[in-house]
Amino acid sequence: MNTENVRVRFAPSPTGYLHVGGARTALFNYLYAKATGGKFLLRIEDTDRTRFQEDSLKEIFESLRWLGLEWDEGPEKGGDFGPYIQSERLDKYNEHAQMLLDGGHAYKCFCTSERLDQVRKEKEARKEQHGGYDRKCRDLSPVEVQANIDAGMPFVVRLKAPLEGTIAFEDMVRGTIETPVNMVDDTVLLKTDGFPTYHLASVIDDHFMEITHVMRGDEWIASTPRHVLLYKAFGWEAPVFAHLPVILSPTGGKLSKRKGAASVMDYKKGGYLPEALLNFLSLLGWNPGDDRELLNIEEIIEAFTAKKISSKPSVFDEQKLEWMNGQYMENYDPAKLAEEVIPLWKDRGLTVDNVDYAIGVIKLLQVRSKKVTEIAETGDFFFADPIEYNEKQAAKQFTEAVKPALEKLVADFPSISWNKEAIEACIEAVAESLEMKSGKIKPALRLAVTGVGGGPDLIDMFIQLGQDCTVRRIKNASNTIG
RNA sequence: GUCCCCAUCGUCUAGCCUGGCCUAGGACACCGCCCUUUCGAGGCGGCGACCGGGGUUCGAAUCCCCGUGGGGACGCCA
Repeated sequence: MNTENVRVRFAPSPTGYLHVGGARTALFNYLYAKATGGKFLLRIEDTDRTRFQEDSLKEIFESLRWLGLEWDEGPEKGGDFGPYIQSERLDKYNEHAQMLLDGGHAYKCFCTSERLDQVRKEKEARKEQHGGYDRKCRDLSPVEVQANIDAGMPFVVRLKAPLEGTIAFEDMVRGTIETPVNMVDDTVLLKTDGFPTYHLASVIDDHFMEITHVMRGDEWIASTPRHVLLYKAFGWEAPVFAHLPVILSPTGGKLSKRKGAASVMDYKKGGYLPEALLNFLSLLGWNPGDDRELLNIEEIIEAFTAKKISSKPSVFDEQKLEWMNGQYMENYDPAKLAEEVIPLWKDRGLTVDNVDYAIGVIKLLQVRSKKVTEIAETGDFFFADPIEYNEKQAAKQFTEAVKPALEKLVADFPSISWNKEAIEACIEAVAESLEMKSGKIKPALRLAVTGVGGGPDLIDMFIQLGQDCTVRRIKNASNTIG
C-alpha cells in the first residue's frame, strides 16, 4: 500500500479508562501501520496534572493488549524515539517554546485565568462571534514584559496566530479542509506550571518521533490549523492528517459512560471476546470493500486501506456486537473459554474441580451462547442436581403417562454402554414397549436432568453428565410424579 | 452565536470520486415459514432507505447551489 516508512501513534491521556471510541482510534492506527509495514507507537499525553489518574495507565495498557493491539514502540516497550511519556520530555517543550518566542511566533501572556473568565463571559453576554483570547498581551513591549517578569508575574506562552488569511490542510478521509484564520486564536502553548498544552507537545513529539500520519478523533479538526501553524513556525513538514468520525451512542450524542458501558474492560466483563469487539470496531467507519463482515485481524489488515474510512459518525449498535460475539463464540477454543467461565461458575457457588469436564460443558453451551457470561449463567445444572423443576414444565411433562417410561429407563440405563447410539436405541425401545412416542418422553427427560426447559441436545447432555448422574436424576424426577 | 464536519433501510453499510449496469445490494434487529424433544444455531422468505428544494444533464443516490437536520470546536483539557 505504502512504500515509505509509515509511523503512526495512539496518544491517549491517562485520565481514566480506555473507552471504545479510543480503542477504535488505536485500532485504525494499528491497522494502518500493519497494512503498510510501518510502526505503531504508543505515547502517553500526561501534560494535565490535574486530571491525571494513577490507575489509568495500567488500564489503558491492559485494554490495548487484551484487544491484541500491541505497540512497537512506547512505554514498557522502549524504542529509539523515547521517552514516550510527555511528562518526561518537558525540556524539549520548553526549549522549543523559547525558539518560538525568539522567532516572533509566540509571546508571553500575563493575563490571569480570572481575567480570561471575565473576558469570556462578557463575550458570551454580547453574543459575540466566537470565544478566544482577546490578545491583550500580544503587543506588550519588551520593557513591559521584562517588568512583569521582574514583578514575579506568572505567564503562559501563546501562539502568535496570523490575523488574516486562511489555513488549509489535506485530510486523508475528508479531502481539503479550509478554515478562515480568524477562527484560530492565540492558543496557549506553555502553561504557567511549565507544562505544554496538547498543541505544542503533540506537534513537537510527532515531529521528533517521525510520525508520518496522524489519525485521531475528528474533535481535533478545529485545532488542526493551529498545528499547521506550529509546523510552519518550526519549519517542519507536517504529517498527513486523518480525522476519524466519532462513535455515537444509540440514544444520540457521543458515546460515554452515562450512555451504556463504554470502557473496553466493561465489554470484557460483559462477556465479549476481544476478537469480536475488535472485528466490530473495525467495521465502525470502515469496510473491507466487499460484503464480508466476519474478519479476523489478518484479514482486516490485508483489506485495510485509508480510502475506505468513512467520514460520517456511526452509532455503536450493541445488538450487532452481540450477534458478532455469538459468531465468534461458536468456534472459540473451549479451553480458552474455560479460563473465563470457570471463575464465573465458582462465583455462583458451584463446585468446579474438573477442568476437562468443564470444557466438555463449554463445548455444549458455547454454540448457543452469545456471550461468555451466558455460558456461566446457563450451565448450573451440569454441576449440581436440580433441586426443583420449572413448575409450568413439570405440570406439562411429568405426567402419569411418562412415569412408567422414566422408571423403565432407570432400570435399563445402568446396563447399556454409554454412547449416543445405545442411549438413543434404549429410549426408542422403552418408548416402543410402552406404545409411546419417544417425542413424548424426551421433554420429560430433559426436564428431569436440567430442571429447566431449554439447553443442548438431550443425549449429549446425558453423556456429559455421565451414566450414574443421569440415572439418578431421572429417578429423582420419577419419584416426584404421582 | 461563529467556524468546521457530516447526511442511503430503525442500526452498521455498499454504491457517490470516474453520472446510465440501482425497479438501490449486504448485515444486525424485527416478522413469517422450514428444521428440531427444548432453547439457540442454521436454511428460506418478508418488512424497510437515497433529508427537502432548486439547478446541470438525454439521464442524478451519484455533480453544483440553497435550505433543514445532526455532530464537533470555540479552555493555562486532551
